[in-house]
Amino acid sequence: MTSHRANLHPYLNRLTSRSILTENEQQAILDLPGHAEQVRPNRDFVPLGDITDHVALIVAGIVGRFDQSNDGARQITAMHIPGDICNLHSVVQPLATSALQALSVATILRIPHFAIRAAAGRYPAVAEALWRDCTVDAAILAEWIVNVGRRDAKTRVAHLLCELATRLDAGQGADDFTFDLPVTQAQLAEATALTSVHVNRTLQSLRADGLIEWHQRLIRVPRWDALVECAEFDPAYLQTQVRPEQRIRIVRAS
Amino acid sequence: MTSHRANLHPYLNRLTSRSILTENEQQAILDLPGHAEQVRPNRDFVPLGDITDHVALIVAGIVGRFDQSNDGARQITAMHIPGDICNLHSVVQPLATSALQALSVATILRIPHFAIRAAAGRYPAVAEALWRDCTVDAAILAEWIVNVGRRDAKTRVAHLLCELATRLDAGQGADDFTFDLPVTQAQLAEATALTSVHVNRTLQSLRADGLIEWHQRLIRVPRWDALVECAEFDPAYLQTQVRPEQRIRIVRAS
DNA sequence: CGCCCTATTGAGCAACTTCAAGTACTGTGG
DNA sequence: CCACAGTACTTGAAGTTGCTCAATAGGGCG
Repeated sequence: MTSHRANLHPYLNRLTSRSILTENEQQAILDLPGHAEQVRPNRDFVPLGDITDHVALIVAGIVGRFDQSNDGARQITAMHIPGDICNLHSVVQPLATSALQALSVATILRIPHFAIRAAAGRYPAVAEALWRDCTVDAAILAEWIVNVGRRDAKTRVAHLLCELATRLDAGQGADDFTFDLPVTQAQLAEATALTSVHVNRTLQSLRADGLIEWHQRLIRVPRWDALVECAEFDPAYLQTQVRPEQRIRIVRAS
Repeated sequence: MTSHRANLHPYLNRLTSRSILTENEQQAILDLPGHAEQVRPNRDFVPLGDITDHVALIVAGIVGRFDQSNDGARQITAMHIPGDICNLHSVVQPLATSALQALSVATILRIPHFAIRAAAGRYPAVAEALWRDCTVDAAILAEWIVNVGRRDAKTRVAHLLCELATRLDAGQGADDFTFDLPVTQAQLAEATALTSVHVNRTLQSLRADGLIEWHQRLIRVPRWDALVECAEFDPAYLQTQVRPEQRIRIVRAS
């Protein structure tokens, strides 16, 4: 386990975008040890029911959180992108109630629980920042319930694309942009609770409306505003725009 | 704001069923101040977009967490029962991304954030226990995505009933039991992403199979095992059976 | 008694699924 | 460079679940 500052930096940025951390606390994050690993798609790298002793920080690729109903139908309940820790909750609740699987070849950094717990134990503000990060994941889960439960296929797929584009900061404010989404239509179907056949027709419909272009795994969004409108997308739940003066710190800086 | 030990005790029990807290830390929970209040159904007592300064501990009744898609279709993304704090996440993330509404007349105890933050700041293990409580809510959200996305109407409604019965500890292990669920069919529809018409027909089908009886708001489950099977219900995600030796404490007891 | 809310029933309809086949990519070995 | 295999994508036709619209019945309460 060597230093992984470069890989940890995106995660630190995510934390400090919503939480207030002192220099020492930030160092504690950057000093976390880890073990980088390539994971293949279609193989659980965290199986259901496992009691894990580490978390997975995504360095590259996209990771899905998989649940399933008894008849074998799979549902992706979360999609994680580079810079996410996809099972942060396992630090306080190690029993995996979902499996984790890469959607394409991915690189993860496995960080042992003991290291995170040591940092959180030493710096309560680090624990607080991690807790806050978990609440953002929960807000996304709630939005997915709405997506799967209430929106029709076209709106639903568009909404997922908007969410991912926003989280990836793909457009950076531009109206017309292209981003890479290494995900198959079948996986999109598992995330939206549709069939891959219907996802295919839905994407065709979005293309026919000039809302997206889809070649290989590159998605072009010619008019972001139009896609947002079609998707009924309101990014508030993603909490990406927490202004500095709105940030909270429970713990006194010592 | 007077003492609310009696109302706080159920919540303390919930925390200590999964977390290890010292005598002082437990006292800190029981000493939390609060303001009891009756809330009417069909009125948000926490509106969407609000920046809240308190949490709501449910003393009696059932509370729904409401989200909605732009066309006005409402979705209940969580149902909270007595002993739950229904917006605990607001302690670290005060912007409400969902509204809260009682499903029937309910009694809540409003606990100010400053008091919870003080307890969490003083006792890191309290913060840890609260964080852990949030992860259980998140696991339930993920299961709801599966429920709404992948299960047919009958299984879906049965699953929700199983989850609520389990969380209420309604049967206490018995095979045949009755419990009170003060919820209308229309609200059940908002939680399962069905229409109230279809929920009605689904309940009839469950009744025809002898899986439930439903009179007023009392539900009788004559054969728990049979309902569980119909619902494809596996309670693991609820984390209700965390054995003492499995409980984790990050923070050293001081 | 009358009102309002909740539950129930029926008939027609639509969105999405299922099943089945066919086409286009991508990478690999010869 | 081509042949081949495997995966991903696309298309069509028929089937089903759950929705929409609309009306009726029941129960609690002032």
